[in-house]
Amino acid sequence: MENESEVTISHLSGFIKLDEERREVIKEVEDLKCQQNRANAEISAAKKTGADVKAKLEEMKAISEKVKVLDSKQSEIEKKIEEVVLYLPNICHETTPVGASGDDNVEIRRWGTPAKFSFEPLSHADIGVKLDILDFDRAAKITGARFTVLKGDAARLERALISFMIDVHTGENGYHEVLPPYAVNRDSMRGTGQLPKFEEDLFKVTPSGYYLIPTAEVPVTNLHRDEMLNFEALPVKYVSFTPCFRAEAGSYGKDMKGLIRQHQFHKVELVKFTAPETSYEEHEKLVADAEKILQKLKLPYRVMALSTGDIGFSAAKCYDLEVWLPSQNTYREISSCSNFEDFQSRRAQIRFKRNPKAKPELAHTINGSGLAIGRTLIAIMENYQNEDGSVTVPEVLIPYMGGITKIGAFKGYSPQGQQQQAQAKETNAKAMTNK
RNA sequence: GGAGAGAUGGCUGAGUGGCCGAAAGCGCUCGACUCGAAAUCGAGUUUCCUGACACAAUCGGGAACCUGAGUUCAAAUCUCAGUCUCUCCGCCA
Repeated sequence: MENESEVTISHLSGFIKLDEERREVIKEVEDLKCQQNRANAEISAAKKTGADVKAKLEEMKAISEKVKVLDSKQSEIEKKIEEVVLYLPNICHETTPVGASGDDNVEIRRWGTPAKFSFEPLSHADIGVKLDILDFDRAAKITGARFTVLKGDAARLERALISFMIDVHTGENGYHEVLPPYAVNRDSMRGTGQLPKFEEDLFKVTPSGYYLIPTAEVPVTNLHRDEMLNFEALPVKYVSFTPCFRAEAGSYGKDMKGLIRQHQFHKVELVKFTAPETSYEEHEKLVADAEKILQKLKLPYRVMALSTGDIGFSAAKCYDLEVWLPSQNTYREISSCSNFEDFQSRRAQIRFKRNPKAKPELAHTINGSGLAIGRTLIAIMENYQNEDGSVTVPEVLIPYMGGITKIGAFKGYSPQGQQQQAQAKETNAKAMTNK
């Protein structure tokens, strides 16, 4: 944190100097261009009368040279300014708690009570392997670490969650569904703030140079990049299901087991474009919309306000929803809901006019997970697990699961009997501890 | 993958070196007419940067006709490169 703020301060002092330089150059070059424009009128008038313009042309040639030099000087300065500006984080809202790290996040509220188990609850990874519905080994074989194959009822539950969440947000919460491309260009990544600073977190696709989206926020927010929104239409509300791809650079060793931290996961995302005066109200509503999913699934959670030390680069204010995970005996992030104010809008030029004659204003953008699918799957597996190793299907999902009420073992082909292997491993482990 | 056509304001679309921020039409805003509306008539209608000003209003200057570079005293217009769109052929979920 300290290093980061030092960098920022040195950036800022340089920025002021650059800004002054830029204005000076502009004044100089525009005076010359003004002369050029006047001369243009003279020359074209003189040509009609047949007057001699040789001397004038010579004079203008010299000015033209000067203009060229100054023009390139100006664009050089502007490039430097852009570099500084693009690396500056957003300014936090006054209600964002001040702190140094995630330890300073403030709990806002809790919902639900964690269930007490009459047995030792397993982790979702253990449950998944036992039922042979989460296949980590084969995912590692076909791709690598941090990928997972979902099988049988896990795959179906994943699908059920996607449909369920979208249905709630479109049907009850008034969002409009969009399904965007999963790869975007550089301009889009810059618009929402992933680039240029977080290049190493992204998967880049060759040869196009496109980037795989780390969240639907990127394509959906950029839907209205360089656009003038209709004031009457605000707030514009979208819900979007997409896969998300994250390189997870610098997170080696963290959450290696299970589905918590993956290179590829699914997410249903909520995105809003609002007028500045209503953005905080709309932010609260968006959080409530995301919470509703957890409530319908009857999963205990808490709402955390992220401190200035933990909040993301682009956000002014951010709430995390954290769901209860029995195996970890703690709450883990399942949704992140941020108000970016005009940070993204400024980069992406997302504007609106209050009336046809009014000046354009920057919109505010807000988004949040509603929810991360993989982590919801985890929470269901862990919170709804039974002693016999099965998992009860939450009531609201039963229609989406073809009427089944319990998730059981994968009944498909499994040549090496992963389930048996897992059991063998477990008995061995027990035998070892008994000795 | 091969061949061709194109990219101009909110939209349609003219413009092939200066008099073009850009014709015309549509749309939109305001006004007249009308009891009201339609029709008609009149006026207006892009954005960004910069300067003057305490701010706003306003006024001055500059820039922008897909993007970038070049030719030229001067580029929407000419040259080169790129991006995107469309049509035809091939291939394909």
